[in-house]
Amino acid sequence: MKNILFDFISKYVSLTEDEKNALLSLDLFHSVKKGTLLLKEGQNTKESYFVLKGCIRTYYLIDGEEKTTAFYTEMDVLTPQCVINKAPSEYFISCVEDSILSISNADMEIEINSKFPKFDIMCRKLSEQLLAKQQLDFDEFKTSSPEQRYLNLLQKRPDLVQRVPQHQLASFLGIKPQSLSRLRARISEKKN
Amino acid sequence: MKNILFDFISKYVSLTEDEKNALLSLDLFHSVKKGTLLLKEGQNTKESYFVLKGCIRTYYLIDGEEKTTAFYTEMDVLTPQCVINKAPSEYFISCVEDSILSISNADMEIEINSKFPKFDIMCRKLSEQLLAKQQLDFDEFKTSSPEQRYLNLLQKRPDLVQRVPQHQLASFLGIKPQSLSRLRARISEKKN
DNA sequence: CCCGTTTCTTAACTTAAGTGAACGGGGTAT
DNA sequence: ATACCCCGTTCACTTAAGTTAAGAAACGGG
Repeated sequence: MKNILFDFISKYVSLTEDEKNALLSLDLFHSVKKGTLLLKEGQNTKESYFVLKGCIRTYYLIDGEEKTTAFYTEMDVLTPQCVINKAPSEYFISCVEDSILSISNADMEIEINSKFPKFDIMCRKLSEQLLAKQQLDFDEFKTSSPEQRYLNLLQKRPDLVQRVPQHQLASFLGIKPQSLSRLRARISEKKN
Repeated sequence: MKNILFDFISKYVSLTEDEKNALLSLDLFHSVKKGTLLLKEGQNTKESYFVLKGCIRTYYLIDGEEKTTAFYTEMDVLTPQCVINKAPSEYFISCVEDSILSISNADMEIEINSKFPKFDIMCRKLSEQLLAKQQLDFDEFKTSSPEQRYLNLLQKRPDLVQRVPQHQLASFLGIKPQSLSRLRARISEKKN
């Protein structure tokens, strides 16, 4: 499990054994059961999540309806916006599958960053890269129809379509479950 | 003009006179005429843009159609994704109004950052904050209809609706110009 | 000032998504 | 085994966005 974490980090900086041990001493790894709520609307966590195995999602509760806005799977990092702006969270974070997460909190990070400046560099690279990726995702969403978005998802994250409930996928695509169902039927019509 | 820049920076770090002078010596300020293309699809710039006055936009050219994905106005920063991932740009950057921009390039930034670590701190805070903002914008877009998105825009950036051509606004909202026109008519119907 | 272009609006028609309701399969609890 | 609930699908109907076309208004250059 820890190798997944180190593999991920090595994409950004290289670590000495000392630094690796410092990380391991932090007791980061946690098993989380499917359905667990990691964060509720209105709460104010300091925790960030790195998915080693499994899947978690963020969703808003609007007019009694869950609106899923993101899925995080293996090698994805989720820093809730409430950690950054210190306001109460506007969304929920829930565990889609039984998962293993690396959970770090802001105080720990400050401590580690001051001991090992390397992590600071990694954080900066990471947030720059996430920003760029996020922007591309947003642009793609804006410039395509629900059907195109679904087809794109099939290309880019085919696993998601399999492992995630359809109604969560639907709101992730910005539509209702019935529309997703219809849209899928339409597509398989075309193929024949 | 330079006060706008310093006001902006002071939101993140405080500068000494030395640091301010170092910045000013870089010859950052440029006037740009409406319609100028700052970056074309396929090009590979190293420049970042800070809008002191005016408005610039990013757009994709898809099937011969312009799809506007973002507007940047006073106090906004635009670092093209091609600066970060070093691949050719997938979009255009164009000047919506006669504008005054602070244009910096990546090499300059590296030099300045090494002399004044303070700027490095600012960059990190900035990209973290942009990431959080971008995420909220994306979530809002996903969870609302075109009409809601237009009404939200009226609340949050009323100036944009005035100063930007309707067909650019439409694609920014993810719809066609005709639909925006109709949607506006629908709204003003409701009011009466 | 005029002409051509671009931009915005309106309209009629097509297509797709939203809505409300019903059905059936799979799982769970009693 | 039965009753229940959750989920995905389907259907009929409503509503809104896409498409095509046309005309009016605003803009810019010569």
